[in-house]
Amino acid sequence: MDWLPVVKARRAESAGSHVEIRGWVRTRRDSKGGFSFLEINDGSCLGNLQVVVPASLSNYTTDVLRLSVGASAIVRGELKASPGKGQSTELAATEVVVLGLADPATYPLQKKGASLEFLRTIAHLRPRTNTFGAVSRVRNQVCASIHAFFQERGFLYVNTPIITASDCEGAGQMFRVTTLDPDKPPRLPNGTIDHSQDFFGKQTHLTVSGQLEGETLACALGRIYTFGPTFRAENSNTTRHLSEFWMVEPEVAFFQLEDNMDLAEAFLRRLATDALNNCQEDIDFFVERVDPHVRTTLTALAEQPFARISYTEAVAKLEASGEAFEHPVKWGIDLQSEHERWLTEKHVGRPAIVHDYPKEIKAFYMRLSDDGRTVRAMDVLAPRVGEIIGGSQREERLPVLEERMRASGLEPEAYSWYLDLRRYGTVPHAGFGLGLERAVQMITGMTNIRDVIPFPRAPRLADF
RNA sequence: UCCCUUGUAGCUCAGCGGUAGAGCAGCCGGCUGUUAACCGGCGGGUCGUAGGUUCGAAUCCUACCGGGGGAGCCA
Repeated sequence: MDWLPVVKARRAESAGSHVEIRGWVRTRRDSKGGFSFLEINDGSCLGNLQVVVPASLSNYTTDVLRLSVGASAIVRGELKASPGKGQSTELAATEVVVLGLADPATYPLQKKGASLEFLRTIAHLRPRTNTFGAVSRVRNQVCASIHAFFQERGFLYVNTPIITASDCEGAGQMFRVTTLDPDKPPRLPNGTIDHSQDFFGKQTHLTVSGQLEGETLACALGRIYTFGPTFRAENSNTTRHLSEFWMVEPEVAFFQLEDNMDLAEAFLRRLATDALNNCQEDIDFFVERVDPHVRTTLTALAEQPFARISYTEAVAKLEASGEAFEHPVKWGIDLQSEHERWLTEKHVGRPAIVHDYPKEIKAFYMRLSDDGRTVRAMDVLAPRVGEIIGGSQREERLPVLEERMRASGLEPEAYSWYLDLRRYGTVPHAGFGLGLERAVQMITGMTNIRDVIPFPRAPRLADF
């Protein structure tokens, strides 16, 4: 007798086979007509398998009638075409083995929906809900698509370090990594902490980006991508920030900004297309329960070209919009959330790539344009989610890069290995970073980023 | 970190100055090829915590703690 996942057992063509199902009870409905209905879910799909259990089973009263939401069981029997509505097959049980009961008086999940806020407090049981199951399957699809997309294009998957000694990677606050005793760290004569006695003999942190290391690999292997955990110690309390998140960072030698934009657009389009094709049932669920526009948005993402607009044009459009923005628009300012939202949601109504930003508001490594005022940066803005990709063509000219570092208050000496890439065989290159969780938000319509990762890490939040 | 908002039964919420409520869940009974099943009954709360105002506080005020939303930072 084959152990069949529910996703296969639910297909009409499986009717007639004798199978075994292993999973968790979602509901039980008793009929005095001499049987009970169980719905079993095993995570293989959103839908449950309806099991018809006859009261004639020897353990019907002792075991089956004690099954409640959350209990685990193995059921064997014959799959039949279902006469009822809502499913094409059902399992006529000949044997039910209870593995673990779930006391309904204390089990926190029930048939009726719980709020996302409450589910966050029970992150260990949250995967058993429809919503989180659907999110998990879509997240898995997105990860699979990421690898497929880059592998098909000849990109090498490379791994950059999680613990880094780069003192300042330029992207905000970092988490310190140390084995020193915080109560009595070794000190130098002048009273400051002696980091030479720390585990790595120097100060180290969790990475905020694999980009700089990624560039070294791209400047040898051509096209690479990293995909791993990333850490930001910013005190951000929003629906789109995490302290620990997953980031995809492709980096390509001989690419210019236009190539980079083409890549980013094809990449996001692929994520949308694969989700639409391979997660239909889950997307249906999001349309019904989370955001009725999810499918429309995804289809537009998959089919329509993104709008491309330079920062300078964007500012002109914003100034001419007649909107009363809380933060006034002026060339040189960083675009605020309200501006990005107006651009994507009202002005173009789809994802937009804003490119060529003023150098003052962007990082030192972005390539300076001939105008001397802007750098070859790009942000991909998605409706609702905001910035989903940030990237640039990198500054490959040594003197220009050194000058930009000094202007940013950085010591070029501290980045000697990074500068070596420009010193020896420099090439133009470009890359970007995609926040995995933001991509999953965009695809599922989930509004809070803490609901698209199993165990969210955020300020004051490191439970489980 | 700032602004707004919120904390009442296991869950979702109502009550907003006069003796704590509903739906769901749970327990008991009934009914049923059911599918967020249905019908009847029962149990269940130091109203986030600590102060204050008042004859009287879940309700008004203050502080603290937790949740949510928005802003900044960014992916």
